[in-house]
Order: sequence, then structure tokens, then C-alpha cells
Amino acid sequence: MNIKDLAQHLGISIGTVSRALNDKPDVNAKTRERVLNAAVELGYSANASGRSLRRGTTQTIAFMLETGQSELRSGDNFFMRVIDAMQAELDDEGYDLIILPCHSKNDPTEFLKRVIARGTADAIVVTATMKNDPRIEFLLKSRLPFLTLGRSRLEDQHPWIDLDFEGYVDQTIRKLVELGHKRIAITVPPTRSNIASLLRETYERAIGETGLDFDPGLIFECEVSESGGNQVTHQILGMPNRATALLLNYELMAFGVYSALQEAGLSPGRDLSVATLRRSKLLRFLNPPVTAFEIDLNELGRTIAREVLQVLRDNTHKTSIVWPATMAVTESFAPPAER
Amino acid sequence: MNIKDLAQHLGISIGTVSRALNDKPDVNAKTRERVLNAAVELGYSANASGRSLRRGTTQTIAFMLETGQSELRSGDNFFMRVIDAMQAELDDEGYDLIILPCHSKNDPTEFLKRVIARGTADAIVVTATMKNDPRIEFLLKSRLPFLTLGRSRLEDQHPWIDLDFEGYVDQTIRKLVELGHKRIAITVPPTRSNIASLLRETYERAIGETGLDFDPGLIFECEVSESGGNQVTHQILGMPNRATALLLNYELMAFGVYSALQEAGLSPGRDLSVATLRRSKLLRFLNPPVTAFEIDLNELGRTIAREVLQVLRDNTHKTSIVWPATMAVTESFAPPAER
DNA sequence: GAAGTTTTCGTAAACGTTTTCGGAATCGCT
DNA sequence: AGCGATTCCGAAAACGTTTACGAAAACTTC
Repeated sequence: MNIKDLAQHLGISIGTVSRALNDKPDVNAKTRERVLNAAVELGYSANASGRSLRRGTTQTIAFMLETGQSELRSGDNFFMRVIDAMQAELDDEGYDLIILPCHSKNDPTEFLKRVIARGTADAIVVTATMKNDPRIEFLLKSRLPFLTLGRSRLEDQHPWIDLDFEGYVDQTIRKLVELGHKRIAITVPPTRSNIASLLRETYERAIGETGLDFDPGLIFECEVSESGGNQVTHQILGMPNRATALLLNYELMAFGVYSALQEAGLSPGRDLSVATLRRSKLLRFLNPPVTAFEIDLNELGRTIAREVLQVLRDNTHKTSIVWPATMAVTESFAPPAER
Repeated sequence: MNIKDLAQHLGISIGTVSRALNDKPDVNAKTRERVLNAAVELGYSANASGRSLRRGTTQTIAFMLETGQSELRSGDNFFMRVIDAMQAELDDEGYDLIILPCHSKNDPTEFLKRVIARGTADAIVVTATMKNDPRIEFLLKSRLPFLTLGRSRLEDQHPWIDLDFEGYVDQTIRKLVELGHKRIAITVPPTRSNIASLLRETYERAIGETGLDFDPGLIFECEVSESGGNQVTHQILGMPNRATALLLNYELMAFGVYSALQEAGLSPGRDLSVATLRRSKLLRFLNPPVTAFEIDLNELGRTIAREVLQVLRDNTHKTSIVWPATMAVTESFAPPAER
């Protein structure tokens, strides 16, 4: 089913058919209707390759997903929800969204280079940004419009949206200090991710602002997983002057923390105050519920979509959005225990 | 960076460049090397539209994901893991994998029709099949190679891979009967999904084979979610002659079941034996651990990839694979309590 | 009814590839 | 040196679209 077939079937030229389908002005209303009807009847839809070859545009936005790492964030389907909303928004604007999964064994930068060179998409969204991210450097050199979900060393040179990690750290620490905590621990990912350095810096600053002593021994590099949370908790429990509160950066870590506390006959809140990003359904199974920050993933996805289209239309468009997260304090926060 | 630019830069014709890059025989070894080097140096990669327009093939496999429904199966990232493995395998064969998320608000069949007509991919994998699935009927009419992850009414007419729901139901029921259970309940999704009818039929058959009475009142249509599990448990606890065992069809439902039991002062295993598909990391947080079936998602993904390529090469290739799941019995299985 | 204006449509080029075909250059052999 | 076989490469067509251009047809206006 070509445009040629369609034209032949209608007894008109392919040029007219194309114009009719693309809402060009110079085509008779009658013929336009005939064409449109025939198209749906015969199930014609313009071949993507032909169209984008001629147009120089694919009407497609790519979302690069590193499937190895993505497990980290996906306890309650962080990405799925964002993607779902993105697709809805892009669809309204006549764009398609395609997800490009990059397996852990592949070099993400090479993967990206190929995508760019082949012109698979008109714009691209990359995630899991690192402080020094070769993908971003390459994207900046290429002329392809892009948006990152996460900041980087070059954040002032490219459009980005990122979660409000500062707000998370600031608010929790302030709240914990109010409750009387003096030794507050935090976990950071061991990777070179931008999140890691952001958390470190914000933590040190926030601790300083509240007048507490900054103790680097309270920063725990650990695996971003449930077992990582478990290990950190064991470390904390073994400390001589142990921390009375703990900030996590991934929801499922809380499960590990809780189980470690239970094993030791301790309980969250009373013996260790716990907070985490991101509030999700799964956290309901923790008792007591953990203090967590809610993120509107649906609106985040739609915003990403809108912003990437902005960048597409004006490649100089710089967007820097810190996506809000709202705190919900629960019984996992309590004054520190007397020792 | 065209092939024309590249050819000009090398001082040779574009035909030769193309042949060199595509490993055609009639090109001098020296020039081939020059071309290859220049290509990586200048970062050239053939434009996807141009290539597929000429070749009539996109070197791309599409995976259609209904993001509304996908929440169901994604407690521990069912799809993410499968996709990850698929991508790895397809990459080895020189194919790209793209995920096409179809938002709940879109009509999946229309979505699919457009994908097919536009020729976005050489083959497609569809999931969440229904007993009567208009997508499958359409795919059969179109000539596009496809594979379904899930069976359907037309399962003998199309290649498919599906989980071993029969094995799950058979084995658990047999085991429960061994333990002395006489009233075994099962949950089925309320949708028109193929899984629902498959579970019903297998359940009735398996109950009959073990010599128990078949009681349709023990089949519970319920939401495939944690709260669905919760509700079903409440229903069961309210029954006059209540069930002593319960088969779930989605891992997270177990959380709802456990919490409902706890509220009632009952405990899994002793008061209600519980089994579920699919064993995942999250289930570790249940105490006692729930009897669950392990599925090798990595190998499943690779198999899907291999099979879809088979279908691609020979569109008459019929594959019908029941993907195994292996039972791991835990303390959530116990003889029925005396009443 | 002629001239001018507007509407409508067909023709053909272009997008970036791959691939067929034929021709030139090189080689091997006597 | 001459001839046939082989190796290598350039020219050009084709894939399915969109769109600039110009021509035909229809409509105005006097």
C-alpha cells in the first residue's frame, strides 16, 4: 500500500494525494475528502522512511534507557510512569516516543553516537547522568536537540530536568535537627553519578547550616538497593557513637534498613529515624511507614515531553527545572533515643 | 555527514563507500580500510531512513508495551528484564530493539495499525494478549512478522511464547492436596485477558484430576494488584466454609494477602496457604516467605529475540513455547488448620 | 467574451542509501 | 607483447515521500 497505489486507486496523482493527506491548502475540498476516506479504508499510512527521508525529520523522540542501571530506580516503576505520561503528551503533539534500551554490556556513548548518526529521532532524552558524562559532551557537539533527566558538570550548557535532591536533604535534615538529632547519616551511590556529588555537597552544606558538626564518617557509599540499605544499617549499628538518623536515596533501600533493624531487635523511628526518596506504593508494606517524598511522576513525564519539544523548536532553549518533591513525615521520624 | 560527504572526503564514489561499509566483495582491501577508518573518524553511520527506504527493511524489532496495563506485571520489572535480555540478543544479530509505549488512552489496535502501515519495524512483539485479540487478527491479515508474549484464541495460527500457567496451577494444587487441603481458592484477572480463561480452565481441570469437588465459588475475580489480594483475602475470611489455600497470579498480590491476614490475627501458612507466580526479590520482605515460581527472565528475553528473528526469516515459522516456571515451596504452605 | 484572477492539479526533483551494470584497470599467462 | 580473466570502481536507478513549479481549469469582472 504505497501512496502510488492509493493515487492509482483514486485516479489522481500522488502529489495531490500527499497534499490532501498533509492538509496543504491547494487541494479541492471534495478530493481531499475522497483521499482521506480512501486512506482510512485501505489502511494507508505514509511510510516512515520515505517521509522522514524527504522531510528530514522523523517525528520521533527517543528516550534512552540504560537497562542495566534502570533497575535501580524502578521499584515502583519510576521510568514506566514517566514514559507513560511522556507518550501521552507527545502523542497530542503528533510525535512518537520510542524507548531505546541500552544493555549494560554496551557502551552507552557508542550506542548514543549510532543513534545520532543514523538520525533515528529528532530529539533525545538521556537519563542517569553522571557528573562527567561523555554522552552529554558528545550531544553538545552534535546538533541534535536533547534534554537530560539529571544534571551534570555541564548543566549550564544543556537543558535538564532533575529531582529536587537539595530540597530532600535540606528539609529532612532540618526536621531531624528540630527533633533533636545530632548525628545524621546519609547514603550516596558509589557511582560517578551526578546524584552522588549532589547529595554529598548538599549534605555538607545543610549540616553546616544547622550548626551541627560535619562528620565525613556519616556519609556512606553503598549499593543503591535493598541489600545496600541492609549493609549500611549494620555498619551504623556497629559504630561507637552511632548515627540516630539515616537519609536514603532510593525507596527500596528502606526495606533493607527495616529488616536489619528488626534483626537487631530495634525499631525504625524509635532507634533510627529513616527518610527516603521516593514515596511509592511498595512502601506501604513497611511498618511503621517511612518518611518519604512524593513525586508527581505523571506531571514530570508530561513536562519532560513539553520541554523536549521546546528544545526541538528552538535549540537554544535552555531549561533548568528542579522537580519538586513533597515531604510526608511519618512515625519513622522520632526524637533520638537516650543511650 | 552524508555518504556523499564521506565519499568526497575520500575522493571516491559513494557506491564504493557503500560497498566498503557493507562488506560487499568487490572492493579493494586497501580502500575498504580507508573507508572504514574515515567512517569511524568522522563518525559516519548510515542514515536510517535512507537505508531502510532502499533496503525495504529497518533492522529493527518493535516491542509494543501497553503502559497502562504494564503496571500489573512490573513489580520486580518483569518487562524491563525481558527487554534488557532481548536487546542484548538482538544486538548480536545486528538488530535494534525499540519499545513502543502505548498509553492507556490510545486504542492499542489503532496504535498497532499505524506502526504496521508506517513500516517502523521489521517485526513486532505484542504482549498482554487477550482471548479475542483484535491486534492479533489484524497482524495476521497484515504480512508483518510478529510474535506474541501470551496466547490467544488464534494461538494455533501465530507464533507465541507464554508462561506456564498450567504448570503453576497443576503443581501447586497437587502439592496442596498432598498436604490435605480440600478447599483451594484461586484468583483470576477480571479482564478479557487470555490468562484469565487459561487459569479458569486449568484450575477446574486440576481440581477434577485430584478428585476434589469443583466449586466455582472458589474462583475469585479480582484486581491484579496488592489491594486486589487484600480484598480477596477479606472475602475468603468471611466465607462460611472458607478456603484453606489461595493461588495468586501476580507477585504483589501476596502483600495484600499477608496484610489482610495479619489484620485478622491470622498468619500465612498456618491459616491460609498461599502461592504465587512470580518469585521476585520483593517477596523477600514477606514473612514467612511465600511459595512462588521462579522464572528465568533473562533467558526468556533472549528466547523471544531468537524466535522473533526466526519468524522474520521465515514467516511460516510457527513457534509455541510454554516457558517453564519452577516451584519453590516455603512455609507459606502448610496442612490446613483444624477448625 | 476576453482578460485577469483564483483554484486545483500533475510533473519532477530531491532526500540518503543500496545495488545492478558496465567499463576500466590490473593481473596472469603464453 | 598480446590476450583473456579477474579485480575494482563509477554511473545511475530505485525505494516512498514531500514540495516547488508551472499549467490547466474554473471563476471573476468588465
